[in-house]
Amino acid sequence: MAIKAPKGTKDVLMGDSYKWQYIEKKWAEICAEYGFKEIRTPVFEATELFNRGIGDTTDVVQKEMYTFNDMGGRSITLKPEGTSPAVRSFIESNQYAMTQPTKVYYNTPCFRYEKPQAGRLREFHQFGIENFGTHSMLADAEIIALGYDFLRRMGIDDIELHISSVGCRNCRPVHRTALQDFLRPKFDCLCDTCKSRFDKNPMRILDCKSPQDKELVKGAPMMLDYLCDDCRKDFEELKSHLDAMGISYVVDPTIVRGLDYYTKTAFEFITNKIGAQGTVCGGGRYDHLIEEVGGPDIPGVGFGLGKERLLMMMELAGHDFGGDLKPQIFIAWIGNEAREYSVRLLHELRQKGIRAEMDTRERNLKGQMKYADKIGAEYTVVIGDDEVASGELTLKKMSDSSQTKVRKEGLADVI
RNA sequence: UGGGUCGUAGCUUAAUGGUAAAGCACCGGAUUGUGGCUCCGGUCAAUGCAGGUUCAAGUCCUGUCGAUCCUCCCA
Repeated sequence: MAIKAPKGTKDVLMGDSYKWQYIEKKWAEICAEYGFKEIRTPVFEATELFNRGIGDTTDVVQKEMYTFNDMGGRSITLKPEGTSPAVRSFIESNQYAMTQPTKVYYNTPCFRYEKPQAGRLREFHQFGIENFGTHSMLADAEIIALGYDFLRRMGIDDIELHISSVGCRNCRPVHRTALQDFLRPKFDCLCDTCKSRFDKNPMRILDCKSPQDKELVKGAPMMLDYLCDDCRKDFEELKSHLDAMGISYVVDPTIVRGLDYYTKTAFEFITNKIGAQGTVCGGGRYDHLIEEVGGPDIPGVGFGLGKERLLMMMELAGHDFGGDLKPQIFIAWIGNEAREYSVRLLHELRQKGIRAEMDTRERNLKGQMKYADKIGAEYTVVIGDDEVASGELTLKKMSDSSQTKVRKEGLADVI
């Protein structure tokens, strides 16, 4: 029996890897332009980090983490998201003692044990940025702007930015109580999942897909109407910053982050083009996460962006990824002497930085030419006894079959 | 956590319950040292796996595994 890749994982094959390289390069570029520096953190962390950071009542922590004990008896978890590890690193390296804010970006695999479907894998890949060290909405706006700009540069314009505020420690409990009071009389009519959400996360009920629940929820108190003065002021400021940059958005009170650490700003870039998993990029502010994980009382804001979903969008839009580089020259040979000569020539050209190729399957000449055509070689040269003796080579341009004579020594210059 | 769809050659797809086909790809030849186009030839499957119904199963039934999509959750 052949062994298959584990459920929910995907190989990036030769026909696609250049697309990944393309977006990774562009991602690093835009982050540098916006003043973010890369951090790389381990693929696994102490389980405790996520229990405390993401929140141990969340779905992610309760049923989606790849957790195991290592041979030293430590509980280890493959990172299910990028923010908590970035925060851990920020604290551990005492970065908060340096000039603030700290602006970082990352590019990392993440792991969640879920049922795979379109745009949802067990191992998926995220770009992300974080800004640690400021309460100002300028930071939130900057992060959203980077996401917006990046998506546009990747050729994606049919995507909506949804923004909201999930409030803070002061106003969220007030809204929560109001919402529960509103729903309590209708509790028995709610769907089963919403019943279970009533205590745990009543805000989620507002987002229920069930038609009956949608009806029941009409007129329910919305978080946005319960924001305290500070949160309201911040939300207004954020919108004004976005307006200033000409970034259009939809205020969407139903967007609710599934990770506990969010406060105030919550946003998603949403599409309906790539299946049910429409959130290509999502994030927000987390004013207490750093403290929660054992660091100082420093706020942060950031987002995660799904690379697989991004790629789906780009492919749909027919984005030009450039493609792999083709060989500049293919060296075909006839006879043993010419073979050694060709090996030498091949190596010399490569040492000069020329993309030179040669058949490694001992094909006959016709086969070698066919192969040269298949791999898209720009030029070919055939080495036989005559060429070995004279050093006079015939260079053939594959696109129009034109031929030019060239000395072996001058070959690199012609290509 | 539920639910839908689909598993035939390396790939894409055929086959009213009756001998498992074709195209692409790959290898060789026509054209002994020159690719693409054309023509000719060749290699490649016990139809995911296990049972069952039947004279006969790729086709019908049950189970199972895998893929995929939706619910859910999020990137």
